[in-house]
Amino acid sequence: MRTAESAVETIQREMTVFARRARASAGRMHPELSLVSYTLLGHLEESGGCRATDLAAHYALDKSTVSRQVAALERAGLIERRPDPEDHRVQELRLTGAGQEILAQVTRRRRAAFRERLAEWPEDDLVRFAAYLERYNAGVEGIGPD
Amino acid sequence: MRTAESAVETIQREMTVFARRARASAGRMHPELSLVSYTLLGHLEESGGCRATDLAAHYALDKSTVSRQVAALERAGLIERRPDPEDHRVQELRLTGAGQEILAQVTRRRRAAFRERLAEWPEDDLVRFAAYLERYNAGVEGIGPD
DNA sequence: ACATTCCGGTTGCAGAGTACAACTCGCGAC
DNA sequence: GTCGCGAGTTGTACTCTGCAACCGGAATGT
Repeated sequence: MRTAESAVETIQREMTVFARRARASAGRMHPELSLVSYTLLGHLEESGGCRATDLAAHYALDKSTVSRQVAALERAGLIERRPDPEDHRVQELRLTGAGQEILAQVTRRRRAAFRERLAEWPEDDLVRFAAYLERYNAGVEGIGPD
Repeated sequence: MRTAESAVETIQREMTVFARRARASAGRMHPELSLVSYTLLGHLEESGGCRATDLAAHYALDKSTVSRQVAALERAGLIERRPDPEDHRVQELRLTGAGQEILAQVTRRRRAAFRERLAEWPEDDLVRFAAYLERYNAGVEGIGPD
């Protein structure tokens, strides 16, 4: 099936291009929040608070990396840790008000960039594209596991 | 237009997830070739040889970064430089045989991962997804300029 | 023809992100 | 109580990256 083959090829290539660009443009678009910090904050917002280990597992990062990122975010006042009264080993991480603020602001900026980029797209295409991406990322493992 | 709004939202979110995952999975899938090295080699193959400055411009990297990457790739024997007889400032970069070899090998591995991930997709969807991605990346600037 | 400016590339420096390994401390099982 | 395990931190080292300063060749203007 020639068409499917080359479509897969194209998908691979274009996803790779996008991934390679993303970090640089994130740096330019919101220097105050790296791509990783942004996704960590985002995860905290979604989950409403979780442990550092959860973040590490979820993002396939070493726990030391997460520990340092978390320390930086705390230093910046964007998150806070509260020790778990049950188990003194764990600490729950939560967004602070400032963290929610920054996150919302960066999200707005990113959203604006995406919206502009997609401005000319017919609604049908947007919906389908979104569905494809969700479906792709929902795949368990492969090019980019969680 | 509610649907389009939320579609854009989803696209932003999913593209971000993908981008964040890409590095880690690239490292796991082919430790011998970072994502950037891979795309640089890929570009050299596509273009059939180009200058370091072209790479820098194309990938929005600083020329010093490219210079170092190129040096490393040359040290590894994957590319070679040949001074331009016309202009002694420039040097054309070309894949060596070993470079083509490695590139092909990594591409095979990546392709297999993508293919597996997309195995269940109907051909129509693959084709449309590929087209959307191309269209997205073709946009001049925005979330991830070239 | 010479000076100035431009351009491709390299190098020094600094900072972020990351992993691995060794460590501390608290929890739970035996 | 001791032992192993899990959460998190810290030391170390390496890569990637950008900025700024620089070198040398090319192009341009006077």
